[in-house]
Amino acid sequence: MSAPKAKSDALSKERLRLWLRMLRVTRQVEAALREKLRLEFDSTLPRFDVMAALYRDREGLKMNELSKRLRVSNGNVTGIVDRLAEDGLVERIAIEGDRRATLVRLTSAGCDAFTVMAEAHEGWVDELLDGVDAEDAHHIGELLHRLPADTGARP
Amino acid sequence: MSAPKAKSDALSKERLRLWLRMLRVTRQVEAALREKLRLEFDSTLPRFDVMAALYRDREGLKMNELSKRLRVSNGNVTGIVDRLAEDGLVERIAIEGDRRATLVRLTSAGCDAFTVMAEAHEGWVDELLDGVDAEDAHHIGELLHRLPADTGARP
DNA sequence: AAGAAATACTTCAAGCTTAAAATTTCAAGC
DNA sequence: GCTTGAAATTTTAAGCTTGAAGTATTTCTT
Repeated sequence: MSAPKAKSDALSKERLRLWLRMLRVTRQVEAALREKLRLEFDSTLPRFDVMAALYRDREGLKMNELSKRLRVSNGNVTGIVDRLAEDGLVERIAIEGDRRATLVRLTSAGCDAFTVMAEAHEGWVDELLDGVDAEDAHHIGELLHRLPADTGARP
Repeated sequence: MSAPKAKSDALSKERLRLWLRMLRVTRQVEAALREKLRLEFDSTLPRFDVMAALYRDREGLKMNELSKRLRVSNGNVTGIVDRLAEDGLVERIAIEGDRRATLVRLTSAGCDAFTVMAEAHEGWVDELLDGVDAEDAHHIGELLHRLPADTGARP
């Protein structure tokens, strides 16, 4: 009961190393983006994520769909949408025939604000991933895509 | 003023796609690890990270060094260490000659608890990164290492 | 049509996170 | 010795996040 796995242990260690590096890089980039959003737009990453989802589905999403899209808890979205609504970037719209649900939609102010932020965001990511050429990007993407964690289920 | 970057725009988009995928994978793995830690050890990822840092420097770290090691704000570490100390997994030790600083160290209970969690953690990561062989792991690691965000400064 | 189960949300408690302000202590300069 | 500034931590306010509990409302069953 002391040498159960000989060969796979090295692989396991290698994977652990990879995971720690992925985590470090991701956190670093996330921190940089968060700071940028805060300083330049007085906003946050979660707000940006919600707005991005709503920008993609311009006609609006139910809270339900929104939290599924973002893979985040229901209660979480409630708070973020609350604050976005306070700022007039988003609006809640009653749904005909189902008084339980509400549709959330970008206001036109929210839409304008998002397009500006999105462009800046793309630029920041571009800078932060400097040194990764198209081929690398594609390659890493492919490798990541193989992970069980990347079930991109996007209904 | 409408076509400032022609070639680099495609690259920028490719990098954005890569970033979004990295983010998705990382969050997914993180969520899985968080849930495992909660269910099996009634603990959290931040607690695990702190304990891992303290396990590595068995003689202890100053709050200062701890937050630098984890790349996390000072105030943040305060709270996590508070809770770990309440549970007897960690202890604060006065430093001779500098009453401002305190050394934080794993208790022997904390050390024992960590070794158990760490082994489980490695196993979980191994499962979550299933499909990545040693070569892939090494390769992705290399590519990530090139990023500016991976300045692994580890003093 | 009444009751039960499923849906869509919100609220709540606890913990994580940051930036900024406040505390306490140490180190230098005068 | 005093003062000024730097250093180590903690506190605070605000927001993010989760899982679980609570509220309506709708839909299914019988």
